[in-house]
Amino acid sequence: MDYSEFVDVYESLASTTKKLEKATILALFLKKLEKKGKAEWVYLLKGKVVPDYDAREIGISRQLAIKAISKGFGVSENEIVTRLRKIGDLGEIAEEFADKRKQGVLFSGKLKTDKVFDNLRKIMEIEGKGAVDRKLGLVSELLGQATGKEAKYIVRTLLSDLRVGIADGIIRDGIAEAFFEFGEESEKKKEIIFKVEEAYDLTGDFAEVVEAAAEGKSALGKLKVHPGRPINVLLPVKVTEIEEAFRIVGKPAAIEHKYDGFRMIISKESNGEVKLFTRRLEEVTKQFPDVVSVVSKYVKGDSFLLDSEAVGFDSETKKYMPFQAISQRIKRKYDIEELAKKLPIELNIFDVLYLDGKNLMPLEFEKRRKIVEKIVSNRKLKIRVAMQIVTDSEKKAREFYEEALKMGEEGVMFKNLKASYRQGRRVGYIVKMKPEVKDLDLVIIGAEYGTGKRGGWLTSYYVACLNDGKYLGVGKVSSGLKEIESEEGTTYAEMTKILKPLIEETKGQYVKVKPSIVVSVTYQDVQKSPSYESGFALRFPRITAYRPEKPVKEITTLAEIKKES
DNA sequence: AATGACTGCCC
DNA sequence: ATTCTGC
DNA sequence: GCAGAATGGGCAGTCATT
Repeated sequence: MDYSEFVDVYESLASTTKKLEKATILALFLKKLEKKGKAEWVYLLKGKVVPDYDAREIGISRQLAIKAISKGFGVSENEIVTRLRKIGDLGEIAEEFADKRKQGVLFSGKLKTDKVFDNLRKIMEIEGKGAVDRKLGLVSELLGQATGKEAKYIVRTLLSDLRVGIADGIIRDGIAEAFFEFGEESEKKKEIIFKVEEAYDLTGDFAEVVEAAAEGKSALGKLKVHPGRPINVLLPVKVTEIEEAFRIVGKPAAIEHKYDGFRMIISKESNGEVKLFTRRLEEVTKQFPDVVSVVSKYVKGDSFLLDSEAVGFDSETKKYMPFQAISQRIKRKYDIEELAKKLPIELNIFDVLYLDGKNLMPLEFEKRRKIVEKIVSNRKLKIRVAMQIVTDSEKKAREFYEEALKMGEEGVMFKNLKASYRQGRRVGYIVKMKPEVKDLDLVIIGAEYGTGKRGGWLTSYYVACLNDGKYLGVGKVSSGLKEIESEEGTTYAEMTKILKPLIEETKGQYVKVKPSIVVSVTYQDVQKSPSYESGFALRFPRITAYRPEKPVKEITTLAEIKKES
């Protein structure tokens, strides 16, 4: 198949914002892929070449893509960076340069999807000395044979950023529409979409789902969890009020502490092998030998899948440590045992999805919880069933919340007692609630140009506090302003207009600006920072207001920030 | 051998 | 992680 | 209410450069 066929699909997906239209476009194309025996190419529709659970990576992102474009089209990196400031899309830049190329240079013969897919897969295998050059070689080979539009999507695929407005949900709908008939019947449609979703949840692999769906309903229904392969996890929605939390999950609800650790999916196969995965399905078994042995010892069951939060603590003081500390262990390949001793893990198990050959996900949460309590033996600072209350009282909920905060937890999670486990979806079965923090007033000292739909605007702002008449950086903030003009709030376009006359220096995507624009910034925590002059940075910063009336000399001081850390 | 640029992935 | 936006 | 896109700090690993 010509790669241009993929490009046509990408372009038509991008040309509409309507989800139903996108699903129909996908449906037609998926049928074609399946007929050709190329179900695997469904990954390309997500801007990838392997399924999510596959740990291999391409290892090319913005900087190396700039080099690849430069090499592929013989233009200077500087020229590319300049264009990037204006249009914010390396894919489109590659397209421009490909189109400008003299006609005779174009490879005679069409670029095949096989070639694109294979080269990208090959890139994932390259490592060692000279790896970067060899990777770039494979990319520029592709770009050399590509038309403008093809180059655009090759580059976007490299960046895993297709930006055509599809992700798992719409691919799921596309598969349903491609291989099943449901006409105008919305109930039937819902049922089939649910079946496809279930199949994807269990396998984590759209190629497998496409093949099964093509065979029919019964093949789809036969797909199962692959032992030792992780599955997508249920995600929470966010609220700020207890009343709202209850409204979403119903009464009574289960309420649990929200720990400042990281999500860990635990799998045990019937051969006794324990494997650990993160929320994004990366395997971390090697990184946490301590967890493997705790799970083997203190969880009953021949085979299972558990959902948990791993929290780090200091082995000497026994005090819980913030996420920043535990994150040292997640990607570690060396000195694993030392770190395991210094920064051990306490596992908080809060759900079970699979046990001894049985899929428990359709079961009600309160029943799954009972099973967790049955199979997990609590061991102090090693493993425990997540602390929980069940209540319909707002007063009790508030007390539990306050208590969690007092203990240094991030907040609480509200859970619908009757809900099944819907993987990978942010549906209203789980709600998280965290406290709001007082805003800081900070001055903008620099900015960066945005990409994609924010292309051409200055959309990230370096902000600083005041110390002895000097401005010290405390981080970068981007969320919070509006993309579209409306009654309320400042837009990125307006902020860009305000900042442009203040630019003192431009370097790549970065501009230095005269410190005079003040914004209010909220955040979750102040943390120690190795990368900002103030020595501190904000965790989860976002802008709450542009403060034109605020004098620069009255912004938040370093001393005030220190107090919050 | 040390440092820095870059990437990917936790939150 | 948070936020904004379109369906 | 949900999904998709664009963005934050900071960590370890890899590779290139000094």
